[in-house]
Amino acid sequence: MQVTAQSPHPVTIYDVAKAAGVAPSTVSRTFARPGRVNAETAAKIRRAAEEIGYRANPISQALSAANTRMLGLMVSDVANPFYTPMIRGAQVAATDAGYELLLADCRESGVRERTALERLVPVVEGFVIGSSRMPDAALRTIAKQRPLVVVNRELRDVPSLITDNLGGMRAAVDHLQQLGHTSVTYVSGPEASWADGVRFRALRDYGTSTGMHTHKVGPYLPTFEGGRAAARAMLEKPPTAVIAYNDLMAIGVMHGFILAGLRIPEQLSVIGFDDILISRLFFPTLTTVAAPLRQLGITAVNNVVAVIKGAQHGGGGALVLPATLKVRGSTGQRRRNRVSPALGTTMVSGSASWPARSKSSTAM
Amino acid sequence: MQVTAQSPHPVTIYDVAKAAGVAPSTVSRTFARPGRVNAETAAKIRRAAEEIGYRANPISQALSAANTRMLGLMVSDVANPFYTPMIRGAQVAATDAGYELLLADCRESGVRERTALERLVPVVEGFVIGSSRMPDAALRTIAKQRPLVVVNRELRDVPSLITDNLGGMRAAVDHLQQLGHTSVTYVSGPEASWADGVRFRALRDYGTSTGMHTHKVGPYLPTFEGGRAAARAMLEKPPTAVIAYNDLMAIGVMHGFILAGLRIPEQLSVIGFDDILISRLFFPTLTTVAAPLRQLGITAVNNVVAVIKGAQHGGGGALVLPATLKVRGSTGQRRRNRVSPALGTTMVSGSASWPARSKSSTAM
DNA sequence: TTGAAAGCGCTAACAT
DNA sequence: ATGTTAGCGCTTTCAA
Repeated sequence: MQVTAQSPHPVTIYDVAKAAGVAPSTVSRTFARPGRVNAETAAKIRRAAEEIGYRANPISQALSAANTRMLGLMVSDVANPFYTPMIRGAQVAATDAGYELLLADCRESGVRERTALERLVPVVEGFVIGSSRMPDAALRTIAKQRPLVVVNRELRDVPSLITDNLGGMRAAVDHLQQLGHTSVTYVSGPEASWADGVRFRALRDYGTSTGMHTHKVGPYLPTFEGGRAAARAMLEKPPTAVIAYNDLMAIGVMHGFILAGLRIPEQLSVIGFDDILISRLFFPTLTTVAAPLRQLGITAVNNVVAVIKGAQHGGGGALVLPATLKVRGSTGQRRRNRVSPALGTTMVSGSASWPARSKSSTAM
Repeated sequence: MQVTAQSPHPVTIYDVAKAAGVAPSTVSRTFARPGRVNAETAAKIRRAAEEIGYRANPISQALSAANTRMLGLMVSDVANPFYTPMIRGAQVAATDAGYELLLADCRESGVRERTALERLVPVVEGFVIGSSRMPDAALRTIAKQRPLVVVNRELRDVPSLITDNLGGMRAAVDHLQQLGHTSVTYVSGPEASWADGVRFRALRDYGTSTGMHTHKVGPYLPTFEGGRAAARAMLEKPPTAVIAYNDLMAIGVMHGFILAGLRIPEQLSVIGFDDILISRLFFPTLTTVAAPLRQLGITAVNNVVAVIKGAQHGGGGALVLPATLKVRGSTGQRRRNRVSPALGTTMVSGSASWPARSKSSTAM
């Protein structure tokens, strides 16, 4: 490991201009917009620049070039697989629009989110904020400075993109009721999450109107570990049905209960939100309210780009993308007679399986 | 979805000055040199700033003061869990040093990596490049513009940070030989990956000197899907031992072979590289050459910061962090008599398991 | 203590 | 094709 000496370069386009006997702007053009300058002149300038050791000062470039061709995407946790397709979608859309996408990760902290945003805002032309952990007012402030689209949050006067939490939750409750369930426990995620509040209220309200008893535990971290913690807390008196804030937590809940000897879906039905990739890889496969994650990223970016280009249409609430219930293996008929918690034994063809003692972390 | 009527405009010291009824320079002083301004005036200015949402523009500050307090981290794929701990480590180190970490993802493309880097150069004070897909010369160009640390690549005259691929590979080969293996197939990753070349050559050379027959297949994408593709290609004549470029591919290889009815480790031993989280969650658990991923991120950031602050020490090659072989469930004694490929049946207590027909993608 | 004004190095109209 | 002239947002003399 070594370092080359780095002395500051006091050599500017003015020095080069003088040395080459041209105007500073011509020097600038030579490097910034080749082709707009006579080949001979350019060669002369390059030679002079080379000779006196000219290097463009990027800071200055950035300051004057109002268009940085960069977009920012703030997520609350890059390691959360929920974001993976959304990031991909956003990247592709950004690239297509000729923008670079800068990723920032606030690690579930509203404070970090804010400082990061403040540093980043002047640098990018527009912003997409994943699942903000900041208060509405702070978001509005950002929106005043730069084109902004918020995802998973409805914010008046700021372009917002959400999924149909209400419809999704209703579909989940309907599904459980069809299976004979009469009560359900909601495992809640971060308090600062807008979606968490919306989902719980949707459940409570719809439960009330359909005769489904609802409970709530939490908040827990929106991670695999958070789900396991929730399972641990519920173990004393296990519910018969659980809806978790997101898939990661749902999988954690399943994991926790399975380790304790409960059988899913025989003794406990579990539903998640988002439909992240591993929901299909885990066994039992997870019933979940699927969100168009990739589309969320694409749409969000397309919208900031539109705003940057001057688009604007007043009125209207958030743009709502549809959510659909994917019924898989983690939900089943409610059993009246509770089976005594025995260790389940499963035959698996193919044979890959999760070891019962596996450790895990938020990085899943 | 809606857009604010007034196109967003970044608020500057001039806006604050107007709002507070003072001169711009006083506003500047208030933030840049507190104490040189009347306490009351300062309070008034801060209040006004708060109200209209003023934030200093790091670029402009940098033009005078030469620091944006931002660092760039380039990765080849944010969705690759290899990067997760490294990103975390880098973030923490950056925060500790008072820097903001900007993440960029080139999605395995050297071209995208280059454009992204070029756009980013004006904005950040230094760079860490994860596993570059660019040629050495391009990296050197970047290094000339900004302090740079490359990870997973040895680049003369540029601070480099690598893990002990050679030692790790040797440990892997020794392990296989102790288990009676006499030949091994290397499943290679991206051609543009420096580590891939180093790992294969280490295997080939050490194999030659220890009497281990070595083969190579690939290149494949360094993803779960890539590993499955490799398995498909090897299915005709399955090897008895496989070393994959990384864990994700190793898991994909296992997955592919297990689906085809092979038993691991009875019929096939598999070794990966990196020791990402899911290596411990998958069954069979993966034997792998572990890298200190988080430490990689921390060290890299600490080093760019040091360089930014003027540190420099000539000579010396890359800084090598140790790699250690973690022996787990995917490697076992070589069986002389090939068992006929029957569907394995596994008893799993606890009962979570991977379904045989699970779909998957690169996003793992 | 505060204001006016001159840059930092570069880019981008506009004019020639 | 090239030169002239304003800025970009901030810091920093230099006066007042």
